[in-house]
Amino acid sequence: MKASYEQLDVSVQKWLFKQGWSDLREIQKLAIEPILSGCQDVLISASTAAGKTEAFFLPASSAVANVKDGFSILYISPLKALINDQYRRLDSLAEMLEMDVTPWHGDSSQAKKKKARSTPSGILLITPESLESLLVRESGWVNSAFNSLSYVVIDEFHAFIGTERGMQLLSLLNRLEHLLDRYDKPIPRVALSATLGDLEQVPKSLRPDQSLPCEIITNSKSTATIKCQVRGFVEPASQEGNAESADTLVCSELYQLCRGDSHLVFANSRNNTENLAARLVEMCEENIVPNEFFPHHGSLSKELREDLEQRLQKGNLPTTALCTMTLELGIDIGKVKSVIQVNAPHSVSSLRQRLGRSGRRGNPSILRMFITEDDVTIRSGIVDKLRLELVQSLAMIRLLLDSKWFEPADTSQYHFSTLLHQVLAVTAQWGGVRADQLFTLLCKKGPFQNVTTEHFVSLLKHMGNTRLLTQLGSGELVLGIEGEKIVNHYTFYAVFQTPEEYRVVVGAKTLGTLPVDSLVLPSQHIVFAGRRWKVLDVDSDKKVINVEATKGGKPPKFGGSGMFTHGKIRQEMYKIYSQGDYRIDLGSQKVDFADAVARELFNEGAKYFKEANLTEESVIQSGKSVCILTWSGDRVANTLVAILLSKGVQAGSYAGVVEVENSTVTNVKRMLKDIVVTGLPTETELAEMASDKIIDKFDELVSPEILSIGFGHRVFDVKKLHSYLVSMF
DNA sequence: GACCTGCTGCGGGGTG
Repeated sequence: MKASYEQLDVSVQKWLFKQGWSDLREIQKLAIEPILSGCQDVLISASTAAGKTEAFFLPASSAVANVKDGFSILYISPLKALINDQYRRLDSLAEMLEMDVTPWHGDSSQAKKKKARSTPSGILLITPESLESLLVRESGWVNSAFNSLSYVVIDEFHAFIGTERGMQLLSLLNRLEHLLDRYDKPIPRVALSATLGDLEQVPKSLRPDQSLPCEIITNSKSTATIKCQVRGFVEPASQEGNAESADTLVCSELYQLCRGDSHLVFANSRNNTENLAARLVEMCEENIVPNEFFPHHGSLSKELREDLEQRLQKGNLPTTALCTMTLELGIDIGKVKSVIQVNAPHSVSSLRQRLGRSGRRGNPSILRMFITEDDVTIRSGIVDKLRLELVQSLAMIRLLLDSKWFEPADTSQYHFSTLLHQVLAVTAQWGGVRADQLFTLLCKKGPFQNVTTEHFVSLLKHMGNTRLLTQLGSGELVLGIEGEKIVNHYTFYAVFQTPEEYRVVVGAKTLGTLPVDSLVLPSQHIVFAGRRWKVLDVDSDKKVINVEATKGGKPPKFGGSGMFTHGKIRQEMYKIYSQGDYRIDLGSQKVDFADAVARELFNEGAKYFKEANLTEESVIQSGKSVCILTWSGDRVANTLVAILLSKGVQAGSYAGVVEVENSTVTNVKRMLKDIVVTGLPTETELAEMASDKIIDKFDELVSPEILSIGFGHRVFDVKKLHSYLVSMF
């Protein structure tokens, strides 16, 4: 590590020596110069456990080693848990450099905050929400405490891109640069991230106005081998006979496959996760062996989650976690033997993250997918006959392994809800502000660059009418009565929406929280934390559900609204059907990654595709209904359904297939032609007809006009539908 | 037909 090593501060070199590191990793060497230069942004993109954090902190702490007054490095994390991790990890390096490190979030100690308030110095580790509260409430102090700020570093940057929280974060950073008067000498931003879909696009997401150049650093070698298999399961049409239900087969496979080593099983929903865990725990009990199966998801208490995380990280006991995306993120749990995905995943990018959790040193990453299809009967619809879930899974694996494609972040949205939040936050921070100043700060210089002056005027006027803002005689805007109420409540600082949650309690012990959007009644049975419980009573004032242990029971309904399947996946499915082959080309060979049942299921689906002539035809009769297969993303299907509904036609969509009830192919084709001839409505017009457009936290405060614009852009895609319809005729 | 994340200031009670 000659040359690069010597550019680091002597104390940092000492620290490296003390760690016994023989050499720096590739990305760590590559990051030294661009970070030391202090005049450019840097994107460090590498997989988990590749040493990204050190790649930033070694050169950055070198550069500020002699700065004592004020914070020099601002580290921003999406998770409190990650801040606590980093605080521990930075301990010895900071000690060597005699540098302060302050963890600052809702649960961190008041004493540490108090000390940092009086003598700000070194590294500040913070969440976007806590940074927001500092700007709104103590901007004067922020101005002096950050006066010598040299770096902003954002951990898990991929978790922010294209989200409400990401827009808030970018706005916060812009407001900070504005407050510190650093527009002509911007503070370098460093983003640490898992590998991202379209790296070239990321710098624009890191600094929308591109006032600093951005260097991209990735680890080039990815020689890890991957083993992958799709297993099919068939749910029998009737419970009679000897056929075992698919769930039973899935569970016994999991039991045999997982016992004795550590694995992660992703089952998409908390509900599924709980059900699988409950059955596997019971199987251990029946066989009188120690339990190795545990659930892990966001509704479980911190204690239960941490116990499991520690058990996985220690690695001395075989442990299988039945989990949701909580174990997809950066939490340090070490690598597992294999990853099993039960049912089709929701996106290729999350499949990729999950796969990255397996692959121990010197061993391949192993991914298995368990896909269940219903036995086809006379009553089966086209979705079953085509084996759509299985083929979607095959397509996703091909895209991931063969095309190396995964969904890019969507940066085209307006985010009006978060824009409204930022208008309130800036008004509170400044006390009074002119409309043109707000527009410049948030939209022209800030991250809301898709928003026009017309949108902004509509938003502000409505905020005035609803008393969120008040205009003074001077023209300045200040918070109105309603605005004060919102800003002064502690829930103001987060920009994302959360459902109401009940605590599930047994005796004196809290098992976790359950988001309640379906009724939970006394004596009802629920599955939670991998066990079955009977509800004793529900206290709606204290938001507590008291339960006792029991056998048997029906699972609770967990809430949530869906996301969209990308059009690229549907196109890959069409390709697979058309070719009648899903295998991956490897040189002159074709690699089959399906087991016998999955292969048989695929053949059934491909046969149906061929018989129905779906290569040529995309509108077909299915019983009394007509199905339209556009082989495009869910936005296109949504658009078509909305248009049909507006014409009084009964229509719906499932898995990208639009179904028109009680009709004929001739009829539907005539309707589709009519739609093209008379012209398609705009996305906004379609949105205006939708009854419920409230998705994000502050949507209900946004003016109806721009709410429709934002909703329409998010949910519909008229242009793609148009090109599909035109291609038909 | 899904998942995840975060926030204040203050008062009361317990512990060292």
